[in-house]
Amino acid sequence: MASIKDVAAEAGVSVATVSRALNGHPSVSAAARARVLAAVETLGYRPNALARSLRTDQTRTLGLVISDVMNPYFTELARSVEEEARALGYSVIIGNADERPDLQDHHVTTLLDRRIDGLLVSPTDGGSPRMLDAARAGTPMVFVDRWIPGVDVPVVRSDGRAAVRDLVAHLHGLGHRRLAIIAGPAATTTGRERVDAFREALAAYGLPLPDAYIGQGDFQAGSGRRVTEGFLDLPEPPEVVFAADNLMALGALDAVRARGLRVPEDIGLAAFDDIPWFLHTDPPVTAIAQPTRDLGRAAVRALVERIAGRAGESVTLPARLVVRRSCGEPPSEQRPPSPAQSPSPVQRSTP
Amino acid sequence: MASIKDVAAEAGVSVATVSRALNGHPSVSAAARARVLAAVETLGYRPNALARSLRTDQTRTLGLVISDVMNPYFTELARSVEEEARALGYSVIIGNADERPDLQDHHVTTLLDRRIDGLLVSPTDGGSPRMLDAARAGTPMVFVDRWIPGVDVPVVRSDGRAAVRDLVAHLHGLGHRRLAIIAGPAATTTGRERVDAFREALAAYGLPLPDAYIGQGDFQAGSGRRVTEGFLDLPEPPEVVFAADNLMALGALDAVRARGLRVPEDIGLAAFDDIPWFLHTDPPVTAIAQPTRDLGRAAVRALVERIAGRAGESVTLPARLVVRRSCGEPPSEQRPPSPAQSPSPVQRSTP
DNA sequence: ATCCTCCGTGTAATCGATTCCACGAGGAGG
DNA sequence: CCTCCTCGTGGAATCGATTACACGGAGGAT
Repeated sequence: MASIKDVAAEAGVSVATVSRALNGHPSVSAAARARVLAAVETLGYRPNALARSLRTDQTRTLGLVISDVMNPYFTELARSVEEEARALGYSVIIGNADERPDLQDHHVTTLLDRRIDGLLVSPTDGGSPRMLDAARAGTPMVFVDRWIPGVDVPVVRSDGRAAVRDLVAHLHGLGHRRLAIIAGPAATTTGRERVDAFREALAAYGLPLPDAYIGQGDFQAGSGRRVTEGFLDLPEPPEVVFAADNLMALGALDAVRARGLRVPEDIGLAAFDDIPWFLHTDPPVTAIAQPTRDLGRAAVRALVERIAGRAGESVTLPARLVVRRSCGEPPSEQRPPSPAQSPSPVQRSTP
Repeated sequence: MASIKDVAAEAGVSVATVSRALNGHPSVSAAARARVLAAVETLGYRPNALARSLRTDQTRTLGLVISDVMNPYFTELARSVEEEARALGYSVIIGNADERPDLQDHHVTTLLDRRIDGLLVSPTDGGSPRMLDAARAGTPMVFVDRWIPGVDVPVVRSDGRAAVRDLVAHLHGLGHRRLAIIAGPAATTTGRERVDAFREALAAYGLPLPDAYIGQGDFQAGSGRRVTEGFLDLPEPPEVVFAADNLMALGALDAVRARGLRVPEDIGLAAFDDIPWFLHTDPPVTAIAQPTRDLGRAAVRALVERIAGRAGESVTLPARLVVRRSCGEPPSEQRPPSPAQSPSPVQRSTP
């Protein structure tokens, strides 16, 4: 592969001139520039990004470590991150942690070894030591979706509290009283938060959330299935199951079907994270939608700010309830009643 | 960030000794090695991958350019590629072409600029010039899923011919005669092949494939919707629509619903590429499943062979039909009848 | 005792870029 | 005509690793 020396030789100038010509430096004569460009063309020269990065100490690359690529929510997030980064002149290297702390650590390490300019993380657990070291050492970093408390890193996420309140109002309005949740891992912020929000919303209606109605999942389909089976085995099974992510909702749907039961007649189902497929399941699933595209964009912008040495602010965007048929009763045009304050806008979707 | 010089100073040895100690070179005394390791520990030293790659001329990184991340098929492919690569000591950088030739070219270029050791591509179109140049110039390269004819690069893909025959047999057995297809872009091999296989299979039953029953799609949901609307507007609409990928099937489902029609009573639906969600749609979708994990693995192995300077062989794995309810009649235990030769094994899945 | 071999180590070249500094030519100003 | 700037350019240092080569000392063979 042709190097800058070859180009210099071909153009009859020094490597310094080639470099200057290619980087738009002003003090290069038009003649020299033209000869360089011609040489580049005939040799098919492309600058070696490794050498350039080594010298300039910047890679114009962002690392993104997500919890699970197979989860459509994260796929969409990754896509929007890459889009925004590209618009800003950055590349993105994606690491898939598969909800495994060891893999998360592996990817953080390789990304850091590559000297990426900044790191976007959706932490799987309390945080890999490598990651915390990097954060302390001043590596530009931003948390997306999930975060680690007590670490001084901007967080870009969406707040589901209002949407969860809307969901509970919707369920209560349909006459449901026994509501259960499939929780995410307690090690993740989203895992804890969604349970808390659910519990609070229930409390506003004077509804309890007994321990038996809190199933411990891990954000994967398999756990959704197992937890739901447990719910169905209860002497008094819940009327509605709320899954804290879309994969567990899928598992729940599996479990319900395997028993020959129907949604929503026999048991209702709702999910956190809305995905295109939920429109086409049987029945369409009521879900809480995050503004995923906006989250990705905001995260990249915050990170690039940090890279530029500026603050890079945390961003919290609201999630919203999308009512479909999986909790009973086809959606009507009236809004669900609310306990005290008026609910945030609810989008209704017709399948 | 600490460099090898700092480690050398801290350990009281030369950089050469540090390098040797860290790379397991035999001729380093135990004492020196211990001092180096201690220095590495106290400084939190990590080798700079850029510098190492620049010197050794290998990045231990593979590039993967896929046509569309939001397509679960490609997501799963990416996941298995990364897994196998990691097992073999390689990292993977994913580029998402979004079915756009310009984006494909962009990613190929950035990956090549980074001096990746090898490139895995699922070409969006006839092939970006940069990619063809690289192939000719000897960059180790392997095509996955789709390929470009006439380029001397191994191809790892799955053959859907037998499965498409099984599908047509299944449909014929159900009494369907008017069968339509939503084709992929003619620029892609998979786009053409699936139509050809479908036409051949129909011919075996003496069924025609009129032009009106061939809708031109682009592997995205939107096109599936548009094409299906066209089919439904026909004076004599097809009895079954076969979508050449899962996203277009989703669009088809949309279009059918929007008309207030039901699947499979009013119109049947089948798809190429099976994905977990197809089990949970209304109704579950009959699909042709590719051995995605195996494809990813085989592709990485072939590429690594090429990188090692060996041949790296092409691999073709069979796809198989998974019968569900979207074409009518709940699956029974008997196999669909076949025209001439016996069909390949058909998996039946109970929702 | 002498010579040779081998082992552990250090010095320095190298990979491909960027960039500081010096230098020569040419034009402007005195 | 001399001096001083400016402009375009080249030489060489530099980034952080790997590795060829040289070298000194220990130990074995003769």
